[in-house]
Amino acid sequence: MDVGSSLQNRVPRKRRKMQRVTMMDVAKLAQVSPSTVSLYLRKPAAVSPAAGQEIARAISTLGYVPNLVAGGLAAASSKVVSIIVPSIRNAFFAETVSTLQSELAAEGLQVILGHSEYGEEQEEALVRTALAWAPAAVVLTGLSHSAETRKLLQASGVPVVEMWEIGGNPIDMAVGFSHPQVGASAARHLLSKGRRSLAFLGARMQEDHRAAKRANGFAEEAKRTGHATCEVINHPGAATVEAGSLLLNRALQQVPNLDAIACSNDLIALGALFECQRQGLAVPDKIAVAGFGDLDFSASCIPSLTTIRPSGDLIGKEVARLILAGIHGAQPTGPSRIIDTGHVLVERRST
Amino acid sequence: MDVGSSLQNRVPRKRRKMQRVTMMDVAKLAQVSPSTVSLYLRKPAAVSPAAGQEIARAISTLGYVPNLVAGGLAAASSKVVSIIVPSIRNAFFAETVSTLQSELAAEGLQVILGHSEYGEEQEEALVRTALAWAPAAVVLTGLSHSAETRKLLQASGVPVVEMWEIGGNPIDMAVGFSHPQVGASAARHLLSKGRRSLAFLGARMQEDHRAAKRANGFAEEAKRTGHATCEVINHPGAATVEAGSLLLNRALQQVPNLDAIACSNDLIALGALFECQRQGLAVPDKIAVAGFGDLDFSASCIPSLTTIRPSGDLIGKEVARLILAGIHGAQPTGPSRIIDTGHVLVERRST
DNA sequence: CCTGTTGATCGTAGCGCTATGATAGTGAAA
DNA sequence: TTTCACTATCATAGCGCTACGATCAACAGG
Repeated sequence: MDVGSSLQNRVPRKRRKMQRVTMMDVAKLAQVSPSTVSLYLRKPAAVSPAAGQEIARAISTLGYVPNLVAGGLAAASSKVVSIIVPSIRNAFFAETVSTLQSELAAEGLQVILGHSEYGEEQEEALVRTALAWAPAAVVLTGLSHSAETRKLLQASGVPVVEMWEIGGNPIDMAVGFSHPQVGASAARHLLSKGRRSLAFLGARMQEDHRAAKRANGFAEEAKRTGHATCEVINHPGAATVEAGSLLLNRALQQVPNLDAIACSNDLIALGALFECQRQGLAVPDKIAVAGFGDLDFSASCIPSLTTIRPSGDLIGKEVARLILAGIHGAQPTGPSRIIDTGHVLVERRST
Repeated sequence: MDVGSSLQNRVPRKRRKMQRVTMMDVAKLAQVSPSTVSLYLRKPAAVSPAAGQEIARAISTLGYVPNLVAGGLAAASSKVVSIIVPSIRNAFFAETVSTLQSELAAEGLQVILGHSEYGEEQEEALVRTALAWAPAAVVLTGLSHSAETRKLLQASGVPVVEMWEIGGNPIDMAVGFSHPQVGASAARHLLSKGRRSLAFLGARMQEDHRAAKRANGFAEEAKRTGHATCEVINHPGAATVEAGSLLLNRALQQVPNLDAIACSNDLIALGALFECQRQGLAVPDKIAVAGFGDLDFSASCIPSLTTIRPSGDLIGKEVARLILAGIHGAQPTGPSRIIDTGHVLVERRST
């Protein structure tokens, strides 16, 4: 043997001997090989009923919980979907994430959540760590991303779904609606009510590209018709009720004879509504108010709010559908990779 | 070619030869061993500056992204924290999850999100899959869980934080406030304003134990003082503005001379406020309205809403602090494992 | 010159599972 | 009988990384 450094004697230095129940334990108890247990867990139909019963019994008596980390490593793709939204505090995204989570959980997929806070660098960092999980899919919000983000995702080969916006060039798949069209719908509605001095009230539009696109669509449609004026007013902070009050006041200052406003968010519209009430401006007689989002309170406030419903639920469902279809083999190509969930204008008392 | 069983020739059947960049590739390029790269990634200070620079250069030229799945398997604990809330659509939890996610992300931890929808069985299933990820910690909402859930968590040895409620017996750690005390605060406030015919309007209290506890605290405080009546009214559906309108009407029917209401949620309070306005009931002259949550609109509505602020932000921060302290070694024991974030009554115009 | 100490680096055995063939076992077709 | 096709089961090589202990170089103290 080896003289000199005589300590070659390999002590099998065991690491923390976790007493975790493994698939091996289940296999032993069920008198089958680990492979069969694994197979049973993945495709129960592929093992004989007898063996299946034994395995099921063993699993329950041992209280076995499969280790998804190990599974993910071996399978080179883990059962997680990474979702990146600007902010979960935003009711729009909360709705979509909620639906998406439920749909994916039903298929055994976990959701990893990240917030970009409307920052492309933050988003890039999130995408980077997301990819470190070898996820089954990555879901992003909107179509605007840093070049590096696009590169990372494309190179990874992971399915990508961009949601809440269509009308651009998606990395892979997209589910959403056209924001300029939403703006245009709002403008057409207000014009159809005979309004001519319009303002669009938005928040954080320097970062929130989708809100900015709604504003553009609104302004362009207003101008296209020729005989209306339109001012776009931005609040640099978040879209809140408070911001709505401030924005309404600024609109009243800047736009003579203001007779209609459209807001990038129902919260802003609600703030505007309150401010009108405070100032004794009759809605809709003096000023018509339209919102976006159809949030919880929009049908119940006074007056009830005309708004545009983007159906965050539907977006969540469709995103889930695309992801699951991809996992189950059927890879759609062509236009079916872009889904337009549309928008609905809900006319109520405020216009 | 293969005659008979002459094919014993062990072809090293390689699996999908993923061309993923691995730590090995980085090590080769940087002329160090994989161990050193791993060490550098985990504790940069432990490798020499020269080697560190080489490694950093190699990482960036190769565009290496560490595989967290492999890391999690090897380390027997992954860098994820599983958070289970009743619903992310609820602004309270959205706020906490948002803060928590940001705090944890800053330390390289990912957040896996699950929704129990106020169901104990659902929660149990979520906990089960959560544990399958060998998470660094599990965060639950409230102190009420199935016996099996408690058992699973206790057996796993994973740090557990229960949030948004204290006053019971936590599995491990808890961050939140006392809901009965919130109810009592609201009652005392209304009583101090001379109100004597009270009602508590809540939603989904058969499932939302915390709302039910606020209701109890309110009713008991009201009765304790002797000279006030109190009715608790429940809406079986979700807490929405719409529900607030319905509940107010039921309260008006059931409680003669109703002069004050407390709501389990600001959305309900807002609905009640709107309904009062519709019916021409002056707030606070005829009816005082108090809410819970201090949501976005509460300071801006008409009249501005007296409410109780639970500070979901603070809860998120404290939960993050506990988790990070646990990871960084310092295991607090005793009372420091239960943190009371308190509540603040914000008096405004509605009472 | 030896010993001990310290700091940096390395070699390698797993972590628990899945994917890939291989291997038995069965019956039908030739 | 032999051959082939098909099913059920198994053995085992990784997946990419971390943790453990070993190793090595440099240097101080005796």
